[in-house]
Amino acid sequence: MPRITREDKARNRQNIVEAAGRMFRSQGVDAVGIAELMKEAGLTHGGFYNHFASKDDLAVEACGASFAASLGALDQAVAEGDGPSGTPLERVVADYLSAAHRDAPDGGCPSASLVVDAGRHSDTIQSAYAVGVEGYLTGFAEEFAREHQGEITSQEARERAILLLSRLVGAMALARAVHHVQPELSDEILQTCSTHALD
Amino acid sequence: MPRITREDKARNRQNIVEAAGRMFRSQGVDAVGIAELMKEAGLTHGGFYNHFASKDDLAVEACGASFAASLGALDQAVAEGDGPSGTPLERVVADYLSAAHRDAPDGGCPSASLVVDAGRHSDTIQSAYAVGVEGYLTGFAEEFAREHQGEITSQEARERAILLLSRLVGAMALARAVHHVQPELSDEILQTCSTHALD
DNA sequence: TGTACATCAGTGAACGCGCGTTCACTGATGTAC
DNA sequence: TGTACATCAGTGAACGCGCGTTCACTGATGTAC
Repeated sequence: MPRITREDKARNRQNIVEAAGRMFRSQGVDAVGIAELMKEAGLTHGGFYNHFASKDDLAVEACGASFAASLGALDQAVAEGDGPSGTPLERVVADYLSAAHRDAPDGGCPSASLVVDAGRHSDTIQSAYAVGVEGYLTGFAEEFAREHQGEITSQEARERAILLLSRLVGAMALARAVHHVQPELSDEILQTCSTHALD
Repeated sequence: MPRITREDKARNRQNIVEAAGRMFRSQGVDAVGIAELMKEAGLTHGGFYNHFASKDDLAVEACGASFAASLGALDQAVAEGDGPSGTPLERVVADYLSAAHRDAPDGGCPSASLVVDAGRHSDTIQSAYAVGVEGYLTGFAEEFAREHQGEITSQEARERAILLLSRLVGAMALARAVHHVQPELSDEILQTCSTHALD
């Protein structure tokens, strides 16, 4: 079967990164093996090192790609501006603290799903995570500044961004942690925090 | 050397649970091996199954013990009442979102350090975690009710408890996740959230 | 209280297993002419 | 454009390693008399 065209190789690499992005977010970096991951990408495990120097290397790239996709969704919400379902930040909060987001971590915000993996792995992974978090904070702060133009300083906008991200991440992490054994508590956390996240 | 007195056996068991409580909180359940854990408790790995049916079994007990110790500290803060450094909840927030707590997860709040482990392990572990979280929520809600007696309903007190715990857990998890590569950002998160956690 | 013996906590080697990583091999692609 | 050959992505077996768990063994404790 091999050798493959350059386009196929690039597509395979992208498939690996995307599979890793999904699996790392839903199961954690350590819980996903190379073989399992390559199978998900439609390949066999041996070829992994034709694309990446190590699993750690892939985790850095997958973390970056997950944040890029997630930040893209934030930018889109901001670009759509105010609408019948509220301001961009109101819509972001509602989506973030939804049962759908809780139940599908593989496509969701890496700030929440990778928050512990970041602290427990290499500095390179932690750096990729920190860059993503900073991206979220910047995006939130810009939107706070826009929504309260003239009313708040850029410093206040950043503080609100930090408060908002902390609240979203904490509520989602807790909601996921208890969901399987206490679904009502999980829902209660999401609903309560959704109502007051922008206070 | 063996066999040992009943008191010694009980002491050994307690040492294992305490070592596990510390190590699981600082490194995660999966990252700590039985051998490493038993060594920390002053024993060799083979004897582990004289005390526990499985690693999972120990994790459940260690989770419960960690929450018990942590909730005891909360009860103590409440019992001390208002003081020069503020109300019990103000003191709890200041301690929770301190650099000292961030840098010593092994003795800190399991709500934050085990939040992802709970969602990724067995239902028995998740149940122990959920019970601990409910303990925090109850403790917070009771204190909110006391501090605002007559001003808020018990439902409002519970909502505030949920908001507070989510904020504490989210801020601490984020602060730990970026601490090693972005210490200033980590400090910024703690300070900002500490100031506004009770808003 | 003293003696004989069964119990069982601790030890450390060993088990099977899955992990990340390496390697020899294959054969279609990409390239030099 | 056609031919000859080097390249290298993919394959799957194999590597060493550490994991959770099991086991035969030891010998002081706990107990029956």
